[in-house]
Amino acid sequence: MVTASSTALPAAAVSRLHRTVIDWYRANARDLPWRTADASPWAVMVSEFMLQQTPVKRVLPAYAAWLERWPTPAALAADAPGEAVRMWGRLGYPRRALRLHAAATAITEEHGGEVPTDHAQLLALPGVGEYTAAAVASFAFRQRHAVLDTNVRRVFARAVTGVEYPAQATTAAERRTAVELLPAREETAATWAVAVMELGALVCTARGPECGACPLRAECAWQRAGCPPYEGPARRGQTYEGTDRQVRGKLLAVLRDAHGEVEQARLDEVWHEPVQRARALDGLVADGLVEPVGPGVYRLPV
DNA sequence: AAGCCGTGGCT
DNA sequence: TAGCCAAGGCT
Repeated sequence: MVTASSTALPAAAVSRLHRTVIDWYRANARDLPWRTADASPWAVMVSEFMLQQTPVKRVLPAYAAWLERWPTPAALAADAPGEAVRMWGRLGYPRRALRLHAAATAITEEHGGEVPTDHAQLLALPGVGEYTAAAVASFAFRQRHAVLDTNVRRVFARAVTGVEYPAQATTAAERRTAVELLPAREETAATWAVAVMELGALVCTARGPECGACPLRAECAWQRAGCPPYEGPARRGQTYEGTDRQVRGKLLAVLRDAHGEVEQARLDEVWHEPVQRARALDGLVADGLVEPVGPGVYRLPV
């Protein structure tokens, strides 16, 4: 049985778990471009930024186009942040484009143009949080880190804790579990990290998990408990229609497509309600996504 | 620390 | 169909 307590879990059982998941991964992993041997650390970092809350399928073409245009951090840093926002297209959460540009600038100016290998230095980069720092260190540099994303958290919630979904925010107990289950060898730990994530993405999915195809079926605590449905507090649905986010999206779409300065009147067309429209535009300016050029004239940041 | 920040595919 | 959800980060 998979358990959260390291003392209760024999080392042999943990090793068997590692082997099971890694063997499954070797047989079932998707062929993704950021996983190939020639994917640079920068390429891995670009993929991780794009994959923050955006599905793989939509990232694939954007990733290829981005790296063709900016194959190195220095290449991106030499271009205007607005170009990064434009290239980001409709991936969503465009502040990520700005942060990726800022990270490229920091890498160029403070790390000699090379993505830092040190976890703490990665974490210090704009847009790099707990997950992304561990992911880049693990995937690009084959280091030993607990990589806790939504997929891994769900796999652990089920297989280890026996509940359908993890809590809303990552807990200390989850981090403990992740660290305890980490293989000792760096190389094995790096493969384990991507393998558990892939299991969560392909089999142990949020809805309609394919437990019949799961290599952990026999040892899964959730399975053993009879797959009890989620009982926690209702997870807040993300409403979108009519929100500032929607208005921001419409405004930015106009600016992206304009390739230059845009008159206020063209922005006014995207939303009928003037107060919300102004608030959204102010927010974009405050975030650095939009630059006021003169009275009633705007553009993407230069 | 709860809420904000885009967009579109999938069931 | 309309929610639900997606390799999070920041404040």
